[in-house]
Amino acid sequence: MPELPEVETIKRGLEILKNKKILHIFRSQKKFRIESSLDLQGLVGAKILRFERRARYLLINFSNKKTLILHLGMSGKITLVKKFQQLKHDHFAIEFDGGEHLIFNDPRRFGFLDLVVTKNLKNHKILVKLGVEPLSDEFNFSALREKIRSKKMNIKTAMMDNKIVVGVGNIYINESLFDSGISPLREASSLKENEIKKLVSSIKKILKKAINLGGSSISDYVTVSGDLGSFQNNFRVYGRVNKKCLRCKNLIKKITQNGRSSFYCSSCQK
DNA sequence: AGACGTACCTGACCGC
DNA sequence: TGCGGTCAGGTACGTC
Repeated sequence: MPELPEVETIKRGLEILKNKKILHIFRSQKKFRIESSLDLQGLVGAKILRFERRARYLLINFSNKKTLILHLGMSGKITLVKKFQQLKHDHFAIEFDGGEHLIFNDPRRFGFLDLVVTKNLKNHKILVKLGVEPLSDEFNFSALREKIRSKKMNIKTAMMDNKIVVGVGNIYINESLFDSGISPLREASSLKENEIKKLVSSIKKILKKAINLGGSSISDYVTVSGDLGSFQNNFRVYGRVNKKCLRCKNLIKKITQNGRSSFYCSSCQK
């Protein structure tokens, strides 16, 4: 799935739909992993006012005072096409005046879909639990130090916890830990001041670079126009098991932590 | 409360 | 060609 840079790229690509009116909505029979009963058809006739992103949730704000909350799960894709021909795993399509169609395709259906009254958005039970945005000023040295002060879990798992910081998924935490020279095996609470500072700046640096490159395309992910992102060409550890470390030539290791693959250099990352 | 494991689902890939 | 096993960008929920 898309991590933060991919969702941000999608959000930016959708801006051309701003102020467009919904003419028609197609919805498949299949349910997403989590889905409340929602009346998508009620959106017909409404205009898109703006797009927002919170963590990896895309928020589409409509003129009828409703907001659609979308999560792409592991394999979700949003594309814009002129003509809609339903393909396998297309779960809904929105037709706008002017002829654009927004298509949501998600083979694994780990995605999430909900439609809420905009003024209640802030209290949504999922959004209300989320931690700070990694690219905001609230994600900083003192905030992170406080969050991990008593964490016994490893630093990698801790940084993927949405209550600590949102949007940092498996690719970008692997890359950020490599960049900061910190082993994914370290107990979170053991990080020194300078290490916490370095980790915060590495995460921000890498996420920004990935956004600039349109995200990372491994297999599923494409931008709304169907293009590939290119940050995958900048991976320094992710997916590079048994290849030479780009810093010291040792071999990159792969281990499993909390059920997810971790890649690291045991010589550069202490 | 915190730390785990597990479930949700399809498809790609690998070894036999 | 086919089959079974493993893995994949995430997150909610159950259990200890």
